[in-house]
Amino acid sequence: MARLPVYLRALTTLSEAGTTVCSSEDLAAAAGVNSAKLRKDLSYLGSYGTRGVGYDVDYLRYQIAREMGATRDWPVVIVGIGNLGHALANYSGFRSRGFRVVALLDADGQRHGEVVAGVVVRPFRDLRAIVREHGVAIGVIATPAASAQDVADQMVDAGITSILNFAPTVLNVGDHVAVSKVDLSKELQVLAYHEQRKATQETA
Amino acid sequence: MARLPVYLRALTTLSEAGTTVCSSEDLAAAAGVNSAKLRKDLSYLGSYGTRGVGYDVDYLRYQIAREMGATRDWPVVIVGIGNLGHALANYSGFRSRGFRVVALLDADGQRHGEVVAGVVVRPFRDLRAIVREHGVAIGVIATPAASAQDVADQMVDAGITSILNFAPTVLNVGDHVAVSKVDLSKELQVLAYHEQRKATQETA
DNA sequence: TTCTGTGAATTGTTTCACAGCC
DNA sequence: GGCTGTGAAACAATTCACAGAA
Repeated sequence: MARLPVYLRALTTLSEAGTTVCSSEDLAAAAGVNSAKLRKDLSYLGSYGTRGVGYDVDYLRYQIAREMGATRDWPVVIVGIGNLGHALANYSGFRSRGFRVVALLDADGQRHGEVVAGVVVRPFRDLRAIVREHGVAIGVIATPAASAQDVADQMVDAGITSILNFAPTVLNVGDHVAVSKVDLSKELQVLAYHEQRKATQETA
Repeated sequence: MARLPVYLRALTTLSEAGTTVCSSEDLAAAAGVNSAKLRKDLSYLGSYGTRGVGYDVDYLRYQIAREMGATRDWPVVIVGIGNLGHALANYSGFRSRGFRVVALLDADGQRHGEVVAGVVVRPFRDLRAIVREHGVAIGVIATPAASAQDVADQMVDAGITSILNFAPTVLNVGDHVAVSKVDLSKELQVLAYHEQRKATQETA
């Protein structure tokens, strides 16, 4: 379920604030959802709350983390070390959530040897060896759109089964490969769409 | 509708490839959706296709762009010029989709005066003046979680009505303000979740 | 009494399937 | 004949509302 990460983050915030027990109402407010939805979501994982009391913050946090696979460490490779690749390599949210960047790859020889966030940039052709060595299952694509499909093909070929794509293209991969797409400007366009609607409605 | 930006991008790709007319099937494939869904989505905008023929690529592209407010220029401010702020300021996808970064703001005096992507970094307290001067309606938050709510409050106060939030917090704002949230690690966590499920199902 | 867990009702979205136009 | 536009059907998500445990 796509909301589990949100709940996990909300629980971490509550825990850091010293809260040990919370109601579905409290947690829902912290996560920005409706409390009934939260309870239904959590009920799919099992019965981790206590009626009349609420949820034990740390216990629930552990259960969600386990369900999500966040209790183990996931090695990740990032391909394409431009502006975005730099930002991703430096992004502390990955490390703190159990993702370890084991390699930065770029096809451009100019970048090889550069050290970003303590990791050296290596040639893209090393992909297969790195995947094998570290048992990498997840790859991140931060290249321009033109190279994204090729990178994806080679990732799949090297044995990667989950891809996070930041390039503005639809990737074609086999059914056994999971692809998530993050489009930095899409969200901005949706906001502009709403602004536009506001503007045209005022005029009407 | 959240899929319009995707259609717009697919149409641009088709147009650049020299395609002048396409069927709903073609466009759906390029956008990565089902053709019936695409037709239903487009029918909400009006009847821009021709039965038995298909859609005129450039004409449809213009109509979608108009509906989305992408035919005009949107001035945008980015607050928080860390790694992510740098990447966003340099991101060419904003400019090419009608967004113009009119100011980069940071509370940290160390960064003031630094030039990123041709724009100078200014103090956060200049926000109000900049919003007024350029008629900014959309703000981007790329600060740490701790300062995000404060930045959002001041944005709203300065007259901004749409916020794109990259900080890992739920923002509380009035109903008249639209907030979109992009969480870089959430998608990665969802992928890890799927990997986790694959792994546990194999064991079972 | 409080607050979870969950059937039932509601609301929204996606897909089907075909009438109607080119 | 081919393809759009769109009711109707199927499906999925959300919310309501309350029984039942602590």
